[in-house]
Amino acid sequence: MPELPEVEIIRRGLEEKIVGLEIKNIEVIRPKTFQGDRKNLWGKKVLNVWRRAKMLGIDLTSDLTLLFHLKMTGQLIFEKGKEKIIGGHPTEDMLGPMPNKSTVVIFSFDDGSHLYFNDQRQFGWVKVIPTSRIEAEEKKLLGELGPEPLEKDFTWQVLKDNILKRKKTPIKVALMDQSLIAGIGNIYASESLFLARVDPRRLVNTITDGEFKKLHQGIVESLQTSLKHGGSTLSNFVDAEGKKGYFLNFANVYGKEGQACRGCPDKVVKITQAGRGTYFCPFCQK
DNA sequence: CACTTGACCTGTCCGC
DNA sequence: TGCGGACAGGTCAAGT
Repeated sequence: MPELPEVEIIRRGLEEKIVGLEIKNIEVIRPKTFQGDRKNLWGKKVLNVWRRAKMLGIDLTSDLTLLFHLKMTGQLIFEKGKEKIIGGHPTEDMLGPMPNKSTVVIFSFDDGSHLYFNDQRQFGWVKVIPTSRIEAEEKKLLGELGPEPLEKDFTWQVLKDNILKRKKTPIKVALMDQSLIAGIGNIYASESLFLARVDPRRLVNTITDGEFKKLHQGIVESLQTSLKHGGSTLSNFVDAEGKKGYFLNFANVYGKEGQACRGCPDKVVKITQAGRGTYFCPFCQK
């Protein structure tokens, strides 16, 4: 799915476009995706758009919040006339006419605009929850979540303390554990470990303080670099002047199996950890 | 308890 | 061209 930067890009785009709009109707194409009573949403206005970990929340009037998780292949596409704001799993057809065959829910607003929730693999969901309960029941409603890595309180010591809640887990697997740090997925786990020059197979209890400091920098740097370039997906696509998210062009190791490493003459290697692909340079990352 | 694997789904790509 | 299998930016539940 979209990881932290991609969801954040979507959040920013939506915030700019849908705050103040009134929901006219919701068309649920795939019932399993939508949890709640859509009739409760008729006539409600959008108050704000927020993100926590990889989840996106749209607060509405009447103490209602739409909570989204895009999982692996979710896309949110806002369309008003010729204008499009796009984000999520990158596919060519997201540039084409909406809805398409992967559209699972359609939100219609009072000004004639639409928000399309597309999801090829259909793992994603959106649920209606009471806004007022989110703070008190975050664990129950959003799940156990570690700190936001781009917030000020995320220091290298916090990273270390949280990672060390695990004992014999490979560092790459721990980085993707949302209860330890929120928002890092398969791309940014590999990328931040490369920036820190740490081997993804290292067990968490072997990482030194110096390495935790570099890893902290690597996490922040990889996420911010991606945000700067619009995420690793399409974003802010307006009419025919499409602007893609180019992050993967800047990636050092992710998806670069067999290609030359940027830091040495060696080649990037791909291995499997906890069922997921991990990319790294065995020479640079010790 | 801590960690790994399978399941949820559809689509695409790669080798035979 | 067809087909099988592996794999895909995530997260649960079940299994070891």
